[in-house]
Amino acid sequence: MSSERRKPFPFDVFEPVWQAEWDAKKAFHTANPGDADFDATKPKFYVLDMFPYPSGSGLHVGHPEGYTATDIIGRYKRMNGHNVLHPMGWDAFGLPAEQYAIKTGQHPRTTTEHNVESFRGQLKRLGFAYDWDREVNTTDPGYFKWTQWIFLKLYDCYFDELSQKARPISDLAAQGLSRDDIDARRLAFVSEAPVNWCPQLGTVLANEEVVDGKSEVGGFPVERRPMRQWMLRITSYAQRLIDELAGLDWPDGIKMLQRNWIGRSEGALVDFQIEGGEKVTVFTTRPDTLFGATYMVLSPEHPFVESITTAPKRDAVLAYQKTVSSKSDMERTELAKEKTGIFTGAYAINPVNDERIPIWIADYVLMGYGTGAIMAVPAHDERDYEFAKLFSLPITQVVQPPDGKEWQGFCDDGIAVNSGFLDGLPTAEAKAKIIDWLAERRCGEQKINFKLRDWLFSRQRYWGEPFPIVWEADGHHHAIPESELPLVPPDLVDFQPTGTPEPPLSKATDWVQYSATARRELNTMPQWAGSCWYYLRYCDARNPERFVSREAEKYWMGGGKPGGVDLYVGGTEHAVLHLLYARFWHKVLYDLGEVSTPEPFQRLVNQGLILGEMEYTAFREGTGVLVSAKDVKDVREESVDGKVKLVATYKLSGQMVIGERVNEDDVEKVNAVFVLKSNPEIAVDARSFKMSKSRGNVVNPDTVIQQYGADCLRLYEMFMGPLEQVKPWSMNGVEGQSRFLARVWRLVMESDQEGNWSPSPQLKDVPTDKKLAKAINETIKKAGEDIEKLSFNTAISAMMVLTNTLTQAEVRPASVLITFMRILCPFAPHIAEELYSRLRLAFPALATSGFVADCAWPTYDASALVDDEVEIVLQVNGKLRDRITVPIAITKEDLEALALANDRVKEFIAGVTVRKVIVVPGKIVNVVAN
RNA sequence: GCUCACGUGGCGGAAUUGGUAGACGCGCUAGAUUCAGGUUCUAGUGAGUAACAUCGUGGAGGUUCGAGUCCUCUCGUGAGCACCA
Repeated sequence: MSSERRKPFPFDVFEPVWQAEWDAKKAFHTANPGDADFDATKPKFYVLDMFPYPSGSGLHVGHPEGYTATDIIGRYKRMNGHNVLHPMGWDAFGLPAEQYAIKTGQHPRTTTEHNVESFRGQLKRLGFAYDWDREVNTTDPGYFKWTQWIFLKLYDCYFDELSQKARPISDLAAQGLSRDDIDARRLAFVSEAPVNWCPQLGTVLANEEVVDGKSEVGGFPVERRPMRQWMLRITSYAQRLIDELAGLDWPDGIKMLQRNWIGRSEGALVDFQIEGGEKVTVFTTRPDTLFGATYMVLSPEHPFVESITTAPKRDAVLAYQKTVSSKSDMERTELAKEKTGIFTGAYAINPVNDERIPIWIADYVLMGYGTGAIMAVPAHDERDYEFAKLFSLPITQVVQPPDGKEWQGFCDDGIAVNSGFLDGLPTAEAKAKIIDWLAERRCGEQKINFKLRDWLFSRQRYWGEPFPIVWEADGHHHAIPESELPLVPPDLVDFQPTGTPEPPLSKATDWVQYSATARRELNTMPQWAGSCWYYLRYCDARNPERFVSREAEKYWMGGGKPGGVDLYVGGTEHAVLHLLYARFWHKVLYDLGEVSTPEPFQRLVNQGLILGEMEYTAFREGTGVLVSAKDVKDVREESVDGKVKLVATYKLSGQMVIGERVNEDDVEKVNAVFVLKSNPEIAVDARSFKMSKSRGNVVNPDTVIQQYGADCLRLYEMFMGPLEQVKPWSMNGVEGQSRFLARVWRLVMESDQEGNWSPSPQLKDVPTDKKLAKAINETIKKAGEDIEKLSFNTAISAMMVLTNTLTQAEVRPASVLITFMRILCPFAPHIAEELYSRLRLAFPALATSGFVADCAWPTYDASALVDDEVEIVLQVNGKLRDRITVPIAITKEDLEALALANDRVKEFIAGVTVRKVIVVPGKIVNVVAN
């Protein structure tokens, strides 16, 4: 008992009380159109968090960052008379649960349920104003029924190029297409193409899930192999996914990432006749350099390679193909520096000048992009240049750099030269002209190419949504009837991957057999499936009839104008994957008339990563003991730049004695940024790292809540700095917020000798004086404006200023404190509720009954903000010389006269001539004199 | 290599249209209170000086009465992409 530190205010008592109170009264229940308590006169506001994957390790401090931000906005909008939708749920299918299950033998459903339970508890302890009645869980059959239903929508439509829209597949049947042709047009289709197979994970992966030839999860090698897989035709939407980014209020960086990922490039297809053979089509973005094409390169996997290779070259070509195919994607990119390749012995004819150009194969040409073949223009492409130099191939300059510069290797745009009928044309015109020329002769056409590949949508996993598809003995697939949804995965005891591409569901022999003739699809959907549409389900989370009712969707997603979720907050890690997939699904649903807006998320904000506490490392050259040994822990020898040096981790007990910045030339560059004031020989490097278990710098939100309270954690995370910025954790900073809240508490309450709290005698029901009126009105204004700007750190700072002013006031008008609680409520809801209720007890006439969270956001009185007097800065030649206080209504002339009569100003204009006086009313007077 | 973003005290960060640089918090210093303090309160805290002067927003130029803010160049840091023809 005695060892436990006394709490500066009893958050540990009142926080759970209010949380229970909100729960019991369903304080943040949100009504839908059609509900009895729905108020149609209010505007809607849909504020969304990226729902978490309920991992076994629980919430980390990054979660409450975004969640607190949306909670503040949501509560603020609520107080401002909006119908606010602010829900939470669980993205609970996925690899980690399954892998944990394999390790422990527990069913993934059990561990998932357990983890969800603990996540929900943690979030409730943070006091977020969620409508828990709308909680969703992607692994709930009532939820994934509709994930499967949406899949069937994708299965049952095709992309109509003419209207650039998805249309029902029945259109095609009406046109008399064959069954195979129809299957080949579906947005969800089966493909036999090479896919990313990860043997360790025992599953295939989407392109987006492979980073540098390794799996994004786990970092295992990934190989390409042809397999029969389900694909989603996201490429059809490539253009719309780019175009419709324009209207979104998203960070530029994320838009750019998506644009790059989709990778649109304009160019042309050009046919080259192979001598004594067929035509090879290449894609180029620079058709204007066709005259400079001196050789051609095919990807080693190109289907023509076999037929065109001449007999003498056959062995060498086969050997090269073999080396390339044995390389993993990773090796292929890692060894990107040196070019390799081999001549096939074949020649192609350049259509523009009938020149014979040799055909090579090289692994710098990728089968997956364009046509898998290029025309090489070494004079104007860096890669082709390198290759041509290496193999002594001819280089012909066909573009003259602008501004008369010399051609040196390669160049971008310029004027065409050595190019026959293109000579003299600037690049853009040359491109247009050559495309026309090629089109006339039917050996080329304009072409827009995308990097984006179709989305590989099946996984060989147990813990995911089964496909609502069956296969007939004749090899055809078809959908199961909607009435059979949800299709629940069979209960397996052994859900280990089979180690082969055969999915684990194959082990459920009874389940697999759908009918006498048909077997079920054994693959499952990837984790992304559930997160592609969860924001829609929140609008109408318990609807058994539809994935979301039309009215609810129309209301919350705001059919018409821009529409969509009003604010979506989450980390950058989903910049391409989730955000691209969700946009794609949404557009399909929009085309099919199932939703009312073309885009799901109107405004997106990325919260910045929270790094671990700053770490200080102190060291010095040579041997010897560090002087401030008591401050330095963990001294060890380490090799820095090949030399052994003394390195020490510097962990002061809450103190940090760091001196001035030193000249970088004077210290070792590796670590030294600072020197100790007490001992200039010791350099100290301060930096923070990503939180990780191995580094031991992970901060657990539960610990913070226990020690300082949920309000304090919320406030601290918002005060750290701008929401979108990367910032280091600081336990001292948390203390600071705790002190602030304790000061707020003591504005209202005071304690006696025994530590009992009672209302402060300084609180009085008195009229507000001018000074305090100004202070409270300024806070209302600034906090409100800052919340709108998501500038929470400055809003909190405004409340601190108010607190400091109130602390100094001898008498604190109760009405001011009551207003203050309404401002504080979105940020620190528990203490605001507690103090509001205590204020109401002491001053029943001044406060309304009910939650402070249900109060209206206070309005400020603009007249209280203006002073009678204003401080004016006096400058001479732009330098501050004095400040004077003048009546607000002073004329420009009088102000100028006052300035020139000022002693300090006179001092500085003595002996020189006044040239000009600049008067900015209410701000400054600048006297220009020389 | 390419693209984007960012450089402000000992630290995290504030600064409407160009108009008092450093709000607020941490840390630090001194004093008071307390049996005690990881308590609270008061004052101070960019450098520099006895005090002024002066110098200060990565660096160098420029525009302006006036620049953290606008322009040019340059250096550094972080993130993303990386044979995409």
